[in-house]
Amino acid sequence: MLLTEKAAKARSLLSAKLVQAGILDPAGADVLDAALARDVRTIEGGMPIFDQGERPEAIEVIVSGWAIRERVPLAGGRQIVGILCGGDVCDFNVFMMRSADSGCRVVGEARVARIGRDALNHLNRHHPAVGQALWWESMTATAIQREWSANLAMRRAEPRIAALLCMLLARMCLTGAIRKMAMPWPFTQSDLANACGLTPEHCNRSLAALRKRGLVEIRDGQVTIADAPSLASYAAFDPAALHCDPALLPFSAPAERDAGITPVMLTDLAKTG
Amino acid sequence: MLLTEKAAKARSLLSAKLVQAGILDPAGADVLDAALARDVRTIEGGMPIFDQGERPEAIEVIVSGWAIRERVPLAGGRQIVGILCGGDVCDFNVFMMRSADSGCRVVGEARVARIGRDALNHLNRHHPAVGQALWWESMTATAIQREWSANLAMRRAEPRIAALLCMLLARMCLTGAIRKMAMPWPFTQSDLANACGLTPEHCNRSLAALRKRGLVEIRDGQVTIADAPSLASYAAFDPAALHCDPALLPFSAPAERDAGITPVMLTDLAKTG
DNA sequence: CGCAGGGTTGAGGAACATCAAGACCAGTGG
DNA sequence: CCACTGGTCTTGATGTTCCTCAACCCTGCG
Repeated sequence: MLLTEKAAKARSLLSAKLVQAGILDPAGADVLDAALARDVRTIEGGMPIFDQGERPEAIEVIVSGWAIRERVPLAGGRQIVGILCGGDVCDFNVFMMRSADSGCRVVGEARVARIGRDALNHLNRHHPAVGQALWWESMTATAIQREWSANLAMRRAEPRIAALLCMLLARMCLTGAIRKMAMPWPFTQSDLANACGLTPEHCNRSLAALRKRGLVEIRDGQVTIADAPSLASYAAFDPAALHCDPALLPFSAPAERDAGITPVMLTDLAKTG
Repeated sequence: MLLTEKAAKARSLLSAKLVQAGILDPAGADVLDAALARDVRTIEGGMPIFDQGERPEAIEVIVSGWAIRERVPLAGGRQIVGILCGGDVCDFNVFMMRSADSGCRVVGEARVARIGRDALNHLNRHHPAVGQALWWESMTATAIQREWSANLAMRRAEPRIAALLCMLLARMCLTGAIRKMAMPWPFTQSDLANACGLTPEHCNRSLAALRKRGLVEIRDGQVTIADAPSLASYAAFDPAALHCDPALLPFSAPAERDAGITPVMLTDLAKTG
């Protein structure tokens, strides 16, 4: 029900997402999957997929598992600027032979497929639809990054964390990687805090508060969201950046449609008017 | 001195930037400029270039002036997620016939060039180098967006504002639009506050503090930066996201190179370790 | 057993938001 | 000319959010 028929075949998460979005037809998806299957390696947690400043010779795609995108600031430390899940493309800089402005690092464990530049050129020439689809994916990634920025700028700690989780849940739903309202969660609270621009302590307290509200439960390497519509409503989360049919996402409240009940908690949580 | 010879010709800011970056050769720049010159309109302050949700039929390029990129959150109001200056491309979604996840709105006054889809296709077919260059521009925009996110997540109010100004100054330098350390500044303090995720009042106080430090002065529609290296050092600003020769930017301190003086104020301003 | 890494909790202070009010200025209509 | 507006900038007082520092617990592991 969260996944339409045409994307239900056994496909890579990336091509499933692109088919789902109506960008790629099944034939193109098969071509992409063949290219993705050629060179897959397993990378353990903490290992970089590529480092900031590297000049990638291939495009890297997360087949399964998780990774973070991070920048190393001049002042030291690191800053997480994105989270990558199965079906995400790590970097599009290959196409320009450009060095990476940020690095990608596996969290937990991940399988990563690599498509070399030659294969990419071949793909672009003989299957332009696949190249187009990667364009689309690139622009979706940019839109998600803008959403990430907006989240940091306009929400306070609790709804900020909630919105980040909503976005991840939504992205996972689009690939069809999950069917119930639970995600694997290999990240530490420090990772989440860094991503949200919070201290680990405050992130911990905010998570406790979210748990007390009955919205989010993180335990045993899984985040479970009992009531996704409530969480989305609490965070005032808008999946528009994903450019997908809202019906594919688990955020539309059935009660809202059936009985005309208006969602609560939408206001008074914004950081600025 | 801030602009190399080959980019010094009378060109659009966009092509000047691309030539400067070594992505486009003069011949390609001429082709791009011809396309840009065909349909230029002047848009007054407050008017949208396109709205969130629109399905653009053309690519819009800022010829001169300023604009903001904004999202309308479900909770109401608006959230600025980017600032566009001369030489920036507003949206790449045309290529995919995709609706815009965020709107663009002119601030002050701007001249905006439009390249329709047909002209773009023609350009891509007959001058692939220009298409490549637009790819590059798209990826630079994404890198800048990641920097924007990192800025919001890791810096506190004062260095956050400082870093935002550094980034804008750097981008303007790359187009050759400015030669002294001053920028036109059509934005209100409320705009800046919104962009930085601050309240207008706190932004005002932080700006006063930056002025007291002798780093930034905003007056009469201009922001003047007396000592760009000091500002960059104070904000721990790293122009790496721009992928350009640091020598093109005004941030390298001469004193640092000549006398080996180490920059101060780099530490103790980070938000999180 | 000791140890390290993550999670949790508490106390105190700094950073930031909120509310309120006033100054200044351009425009505008009397 | 004036008063009157609306917008922006500015300043002050007060409260909340969040950071900082400092523990402590728990678990897995050598």
